[in-house]
Amino acid sequence: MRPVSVLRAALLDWYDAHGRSLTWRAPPGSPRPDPYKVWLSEVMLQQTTTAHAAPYFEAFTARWPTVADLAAAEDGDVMAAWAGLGYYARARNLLACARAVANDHGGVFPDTEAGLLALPGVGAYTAAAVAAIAFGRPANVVDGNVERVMARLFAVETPLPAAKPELKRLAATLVADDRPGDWPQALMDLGATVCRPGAPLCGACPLTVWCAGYASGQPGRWPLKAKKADRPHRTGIAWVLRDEEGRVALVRRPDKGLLGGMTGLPTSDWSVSQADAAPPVAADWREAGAIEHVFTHFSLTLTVRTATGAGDFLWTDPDAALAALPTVFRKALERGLA
DNA sequence: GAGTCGTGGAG
DNA sequence: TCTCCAAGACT
Repeated sequence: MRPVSVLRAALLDWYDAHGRSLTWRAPPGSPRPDPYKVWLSEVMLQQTTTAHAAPYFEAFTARWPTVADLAAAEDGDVMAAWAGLGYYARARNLLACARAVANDHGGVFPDTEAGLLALPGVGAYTAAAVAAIAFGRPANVVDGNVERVMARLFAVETPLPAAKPELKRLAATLVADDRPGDWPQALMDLGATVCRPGAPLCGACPLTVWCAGYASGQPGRWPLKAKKADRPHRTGIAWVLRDEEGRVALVRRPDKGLLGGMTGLPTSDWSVSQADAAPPVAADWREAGAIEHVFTHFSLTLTVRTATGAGDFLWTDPDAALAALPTVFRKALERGLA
């Protein structure tokens, strides 16, 4: 028996005993999982924790049980249902992908990695994951977990992100034909729960006999990482305008860019220095404090001003607005309503 | 290749 | 409080 097959068997045995039961996984012993649900869960899980994505997955599959249902949905309904999950380009691409499957593929997902890769919002990771998990095709599924496991297993001295190609090549050496759907999930589960960021739990790991990082005595040293740039700070103003019936004035943001395609509050530009920008309509504006929010590449202080008035807006009841807004605007609206 | 693109939990 | 970063994709 060759070492790679022994390593694989050790990890798959561990997975059978300790793998996480996640709601979107097909129950053990059941036939192949629904490609629609596999794809939906993988998109939701991009850069997102399982705990955060899980309720969204349940809501989406209850409301849109098939890819045809999702393809037929209204854009605004899908964007509102995604509100709070972040990376809103995923929601736009999700709809585009569902409609491509419905219109160009007869309602059936492509069953090859290359076919999947051509779909909107489906990159190298997601194409490989769906091909393996939904269609049983051996694929090199590499996410942040797998990169970390490879970096430790092989003591890779190149820092991320430059190490990505090398880590992917190393992961490819472990791909084989048996249990193709379970293999990536076993690797990712190990990375999430045992070979985790920070201090790994090597006492619970089935791979220590192969692991160069473990042998070094300092497995937490990997993966090496390049220093990140500092996060700049920006400021702006958010206006909470309400009509005589108490409804809130919202605007639809442009499709591209930050929070693209989502509804939002009217705001000033978010500049480096606080600008005393002109409000969307003339009114008796009053200060209502400020909120802080942190995005991936900048942090933001948003001053909130409130008034009563009228104008050409999307007038929305406060409860509906809070449910449909991305978090930064939900915070600002809550401040304005308080 | 480097920047853009959210959010919230963990340490 | 602050840093990290999660089943990444796109330009």
